[in-house]
Amino acid sequence: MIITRIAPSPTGFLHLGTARTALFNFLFAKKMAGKMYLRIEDTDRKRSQKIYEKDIITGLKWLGIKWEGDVIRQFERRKEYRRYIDRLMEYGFAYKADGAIWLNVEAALTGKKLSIIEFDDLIRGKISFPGHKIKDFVIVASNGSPLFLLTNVIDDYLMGVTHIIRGEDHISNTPRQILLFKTLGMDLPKYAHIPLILAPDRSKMSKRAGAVSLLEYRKNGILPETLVNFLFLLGFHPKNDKEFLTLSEMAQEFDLKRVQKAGAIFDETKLLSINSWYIRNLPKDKVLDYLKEFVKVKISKQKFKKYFAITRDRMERLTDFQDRVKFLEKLPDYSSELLIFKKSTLKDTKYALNLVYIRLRKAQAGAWKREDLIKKELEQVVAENNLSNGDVFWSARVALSGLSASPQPSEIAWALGREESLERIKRAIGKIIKI
RNA sequence: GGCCCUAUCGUCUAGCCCGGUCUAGGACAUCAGAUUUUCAAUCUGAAAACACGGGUUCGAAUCCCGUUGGGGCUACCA
Repeated sequence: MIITRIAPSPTGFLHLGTARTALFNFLFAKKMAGKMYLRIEDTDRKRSQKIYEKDIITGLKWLGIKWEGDVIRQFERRKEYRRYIDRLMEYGFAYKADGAIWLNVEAALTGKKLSIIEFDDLIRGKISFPGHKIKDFVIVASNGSPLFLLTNVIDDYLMGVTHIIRGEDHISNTPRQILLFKTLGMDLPKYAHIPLILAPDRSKMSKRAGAVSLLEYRKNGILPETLVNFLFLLGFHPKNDKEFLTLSEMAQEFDLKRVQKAGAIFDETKLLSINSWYIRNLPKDKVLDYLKEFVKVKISKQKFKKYFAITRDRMERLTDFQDRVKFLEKLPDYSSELLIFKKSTLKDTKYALNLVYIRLRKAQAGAWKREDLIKKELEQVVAENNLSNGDVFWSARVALSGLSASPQPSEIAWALGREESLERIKRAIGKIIKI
């Protein structure tokens, strides 16, 4: 049975790197019909905080990354570590100095043929370190806390972890951990070190000042489907060039051998393009559900749906909705000149607007229920009066929206309804006769 | 500095392991055009890369060595 784990320390918010490591562990376990555990590495009592732990758990859940069983916390397991520490001391593999407990590397190395410590990384192949470069290191701090290098190894053993998939920044920890495994007489897990996510300046993303919680992306109108898909593509490439995948499809495609070796720069533009794709292509009800959180103004359910229908193609983030929809709730001020299409004239515009008004006022109630029927009405105005599309559609659009860029006039009219639409056109006519 | 990892378009990457089919493919971004109303969406097209130098070979993006660049670690953090 394949067992993986994700082992974040609650000393900061969940960031992209941890999220991607979690994703890869999750996908690998899923693909291999194995399990993934979540282990909170909170041995550093000073820096560990509950709010970070909560942030990490909420973030992973939001992404749809699921782990086996309960959350495991290292602080609750501190008695386990004691046994192994005692054993190391007893056999002379560890010693006390300056109040801390150190691993005696020379003693640990003896008889283990470790002049070169080598392991076969599932992503990078053979990696080797000269054994003599390893210096004694602290395994228990002077305040009594067992440290990462040690607890990480003990827990991976105790939990039966078979595959350690973690960030590249841990490569240099690996020889010391292998030494620990061997000294404690434990079997070695397999390692796979994934590349780091880099900021646009090529530095380690999580290191960057102001690295915020992954949940900030949720707050900023990014869908979880987007983020997971984006993270997946950062350092991995499915065989068939497929760009948009569900979690199950990702697991299906996942293969450690295809994971990239070099660091990847985080590109927000790509994130946004994926996001707008998901806004447009996910089932409507699902997007509507996500969108609910972002609607601050009080509008009826019916209006909400209509507004969504005509702005959906124009959103990059869910947070765009409010702005895109403002003009529907309240007609913005606009200059009368805006009503005149660049290839049209004052006279034609006046004429067109009047005709549009008359036509729409006479339109049957049924026509207002369908956007395409309203569009037909407008097209009739063009056809029957020797006007251009620009004369009619531009002026109607501006009359209805007050904007130079907006959805189509028929869409706006449909979303606005008969009363408000006619009112707005009437107002436009009032404006234009004053020119 | 030491140790380790790494190197294809601006960015994410395919191809590399098993050299020829690569005049190097896709996506995002950019630019142009179409959709004869704006914006978006959509469609079409363009520009854009094998870091460099040596080998090996009939032949190298693909194998080897070196150089250079980038990154990580170098804590009684994880």
